[in-house]
Amino acid sequence: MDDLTEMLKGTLEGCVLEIIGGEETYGYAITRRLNELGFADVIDGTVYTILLRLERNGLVQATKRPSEVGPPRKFYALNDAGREELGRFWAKWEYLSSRIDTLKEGGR
Amino acid sequence: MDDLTEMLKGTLEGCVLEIIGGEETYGYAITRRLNELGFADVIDGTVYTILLRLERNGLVQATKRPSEVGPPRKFYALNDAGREELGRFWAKWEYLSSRIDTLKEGGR
DNA sequence: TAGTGGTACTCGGTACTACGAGGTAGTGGG
DNA sequence: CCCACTACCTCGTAGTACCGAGTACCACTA
Repeated sequence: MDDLTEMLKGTLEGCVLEIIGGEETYGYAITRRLNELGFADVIDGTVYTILLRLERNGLVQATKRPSEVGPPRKFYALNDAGREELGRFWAKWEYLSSRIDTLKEGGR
Repeated sequence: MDDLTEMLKGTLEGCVLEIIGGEETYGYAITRRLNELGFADVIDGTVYTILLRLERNGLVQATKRPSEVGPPRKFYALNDAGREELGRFWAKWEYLSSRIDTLKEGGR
């Protein structure tokens, strides 16, 4: 697939929120998950940037826990604000994708 | 609807291409069309920057024609490169939206 | 014991895009 | 004459994903 970079703007953060909402997890695993899901070119640096932003904006709670196979992991969980933001994200996505599909179908 | 600015990045240009592909038209009318279609907060300045970019990148051909109700209009039509780019845009959109929907459905 | 590969996070800088605010101009009505 | 509507352009800003480099911990092997 071509470069999706620009199209991912504004949606990738929501995807990360959704993944965290599914289960408490950490950056490295989130990157792997995204790659599996078809976001093949998303790299770890991007994910960590998003995670720090989410933390700074008070949408997640982070907890550092030791790992048996490497350095400690920083686990993230959604808080109430994060769940609200996730809801807003999906509402925006629904809205946008319906508009785009309308346009594609001939836009009446 | 909340602010869609970030989510529009990478898709708005494709929407403009699609509109031009439907019929030869001009900036002011494209802005109105987008607003009607639900992209309510898109302003003319944004559309003009996109149109100039499309022209610079050789995806459209522009023709200035006089108007009877105001200043001359700059009409845009897709060329071959523009039609190819439009095809790539829809392919990317299909890809992205299917991935996002997969994630939303529980992401297996 | 030194090296390699996989795991895990952070930071500084870059490129691209949409937006905001302002300016220029033509037409016609009160 | 002033104002509204039409129509286009421009400069600066903010936000986001990406890139590159750095740091560090662990396990395995030569």
